[in-house]
Amino acid sequence: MLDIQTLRNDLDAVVTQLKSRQFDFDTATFSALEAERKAVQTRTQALQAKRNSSSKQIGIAKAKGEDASAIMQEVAGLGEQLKADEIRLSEIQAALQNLLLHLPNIPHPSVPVGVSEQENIEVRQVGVPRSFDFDIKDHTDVGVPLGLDFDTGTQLSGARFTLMRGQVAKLHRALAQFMLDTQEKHGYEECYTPYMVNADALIGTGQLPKFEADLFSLQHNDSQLYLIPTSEVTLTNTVRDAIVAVDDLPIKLTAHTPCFRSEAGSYGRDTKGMIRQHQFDKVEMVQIVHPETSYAALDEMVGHAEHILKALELPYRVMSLCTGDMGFGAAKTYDLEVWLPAQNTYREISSISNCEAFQARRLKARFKNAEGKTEFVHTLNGSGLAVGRTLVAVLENYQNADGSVTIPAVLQAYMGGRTSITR
RNA sequence: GGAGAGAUGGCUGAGUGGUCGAAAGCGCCACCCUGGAAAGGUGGUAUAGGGGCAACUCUAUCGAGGGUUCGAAUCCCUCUCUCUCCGCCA
Repeated sequence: MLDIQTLRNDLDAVVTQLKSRQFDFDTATFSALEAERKAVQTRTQALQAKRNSSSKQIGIAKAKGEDASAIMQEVAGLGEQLKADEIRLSEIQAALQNLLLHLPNIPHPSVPVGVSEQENIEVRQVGVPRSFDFDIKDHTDVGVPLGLDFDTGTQLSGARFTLMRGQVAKLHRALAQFMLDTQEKHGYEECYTPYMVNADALIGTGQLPKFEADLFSLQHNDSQLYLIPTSEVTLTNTVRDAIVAVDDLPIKLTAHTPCFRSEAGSYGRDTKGMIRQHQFDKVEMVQIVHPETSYAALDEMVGHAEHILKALELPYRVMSLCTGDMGFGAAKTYDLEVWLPAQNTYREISSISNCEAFQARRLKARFKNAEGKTEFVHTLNGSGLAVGRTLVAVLENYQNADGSVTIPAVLQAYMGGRTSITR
């Protein structure tokens, strides 16, 4: 959520900045609502002040045993006008709030301007893709004989669900364990979080109200819950409605959870294999930081995610996303893209964003600054990494001519000392 | 699932219709005292929003929402959450 003061004081600048990310801000509606809000709010508060002072006088008069009927006559009829104004005011404020909740974040000045992923900028490439002296297979052809069971996944749940068996399932677990252990060493507190959350949590991190179609939801009794699309939701919402002590910052949290996404609107994309699933595991990193340090924290988190790829010796590149390709709540985002030899390209495996105060305003997540004033924290989140896609990358990059897959050295301890998986 | 109790500021906790945004204590901050500290003393110490250049001022908030009333932390209704006991259960 953007700061409404900024919108009031410098609307044109906001419009321009949002345009850079292909967002067209309906300023007429906003300005009309604001004008009416101001008029109605001023009037309402004047009436409330009148009512309060009169009521106080009635109380004083009655305490003294005097007759209060004159004052009571004065406020008679005030109630109806006040009621009407209060109702209208709350309608206006709800409409304004709803409008604000649909506005994306303003990009940081350092973000490249562009309309699509074509304009993302490569920051660096790390590692050299391996050369193969045999015909390489994609991860499905490598993985199916080893335990990737797409057919049974489909039988159980439909398209975009996968069952894993045996050594592949174990490799998947090893990856998640390794990532979680590593991020814990980077200073993140390990968390186990709910996989279902209420609407308030999703409003806090920005998935609702705008992106409900991307979520899986469930009815339980009279309440509605949603499956988390990422543990960014649960980890970041730990500070919802909180005023944290400045000494407690930064708060660094990590969790390994499944993520559930409906993938509405991606029909036909990545239909084969494990790249795009309705359910996938991810190790998430979240930082709650002082505003002055959020960009340093962003760089640090990119390093934490890169650490996993380096340890796994997977070639990757770091991309700075352009204005048109960034997510709703991000002020600046770096993507990590891992090399997939069968696709002969880099594919996203991690996304790390600084949301600045965008989520904090929705969450009411604040801290007391040095002057003792409350101020919004900055929030960051990033994958460290997406486990399923990392499995894909390992299967493809570590495949051997005989159909076996070498286990990356750092994972061997998690695999009971095995060095490869075979049929 | 059944029965009961509760939800007040950073914390503990008083407050059953009227000068209550809320006693008191703890904590925290500043100052005094001290060589320095402790103890003691004095004062300050919620959040959000509106108006104003500002000093300031107004409004809202006692779990949430509705109602009664000139006036609600207090009375009524609905909901949520927490705790205790019983049952069931991974």
